Amino acid sequence: MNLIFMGTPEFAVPSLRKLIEAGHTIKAVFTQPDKPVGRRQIITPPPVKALAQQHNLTVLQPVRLKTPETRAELEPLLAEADAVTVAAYGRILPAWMLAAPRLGCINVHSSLLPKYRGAAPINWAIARGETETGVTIMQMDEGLDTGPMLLTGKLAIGENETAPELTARLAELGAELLIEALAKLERGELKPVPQNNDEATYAPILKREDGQVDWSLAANEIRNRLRGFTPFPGCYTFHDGQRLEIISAVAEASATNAAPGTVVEISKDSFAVACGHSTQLRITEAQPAGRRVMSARDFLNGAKLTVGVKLG
RNA sequence: CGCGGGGUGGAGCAGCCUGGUAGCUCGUUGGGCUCAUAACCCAAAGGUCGCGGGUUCAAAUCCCGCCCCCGCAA
Repeated sequence: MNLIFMGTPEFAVPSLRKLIEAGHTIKAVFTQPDKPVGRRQIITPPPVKALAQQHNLTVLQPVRLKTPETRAELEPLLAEADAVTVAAYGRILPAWMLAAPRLGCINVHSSLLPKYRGAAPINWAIARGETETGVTIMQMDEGLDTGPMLLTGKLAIGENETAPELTARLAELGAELLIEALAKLERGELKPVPQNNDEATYAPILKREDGQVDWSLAANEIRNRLRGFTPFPGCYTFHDGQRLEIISAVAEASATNAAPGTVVEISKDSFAVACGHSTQLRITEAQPAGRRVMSARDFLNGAKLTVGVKLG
């Protein structure tokens, strides 16, 4: 088929790769503009751009989509395509784009819709303690992840799985389902199923503040957030006025009734912090501000932490 | 030049302001105690104090330049 691909981060890469391998013609690849990354603010192209260039595909990085100029320039290109395939592009598409291709715009969304609509479905699924998630291939409409569903694939979330690990698995699954959906769509074998809006939940984009630990939560809830918020925004608290990033930890039951955030136990290789609901979080790896990631053992050697100190 | 913290035996830190014998908590090695131990006791090894220059009788410490690591912000 003649396709246009839109995508930006690592999650979108397998989809584009499999489309190419499947022999589809990619007329153009839309991706977000290169942006400054890291402390040095180095201008970095998105992962999708790198793959597209390796295959000598046309790369477009429009800054704005909703202007009349953009429409005049791009509408003919879109109309030539049988379908536009979208995977984590990071933009809301204007109505004229949705209507331009013969088969419309097909989105790879990394959740079991209508659950976790929005920008960070994988992170929130883990953070909320889900044991199962998946990918939904959907026909895009003007809402935010509200269009009718074409294909669904499920995946169990590992007990210790973190966001980058799950993202990689879902990206592969999504790519496979996308290829399957296109083939079936072309043959008219797919029946779009409308989403039940009453069951919809949202997964808003993650902010820095989402990473601040609320010690009144149960330890397993904090740990779920830690897994889901890796590597950004992470989970941090404060010790002695300094930010302390929690890198790895386990949840356990607690016998103490110390106030949430209180250090209740210190051992050779870890220390435990009181949480809500009679639980405690045992921290095994941490990173003080300005320092490298270190084991709790190393942290304890230098930090002189004592039982009874309050974090947060 | 976006803001800030830091580079000290193998690890994590203190010492720097108020220059003058290298400290703490661990790890390692040897010995001891013990039915036994990752526990406890004793002892030892191991450091160009990031790099270069300057000030000084004397620099980890004060001044100048450079390299590297990290947190925030974006």
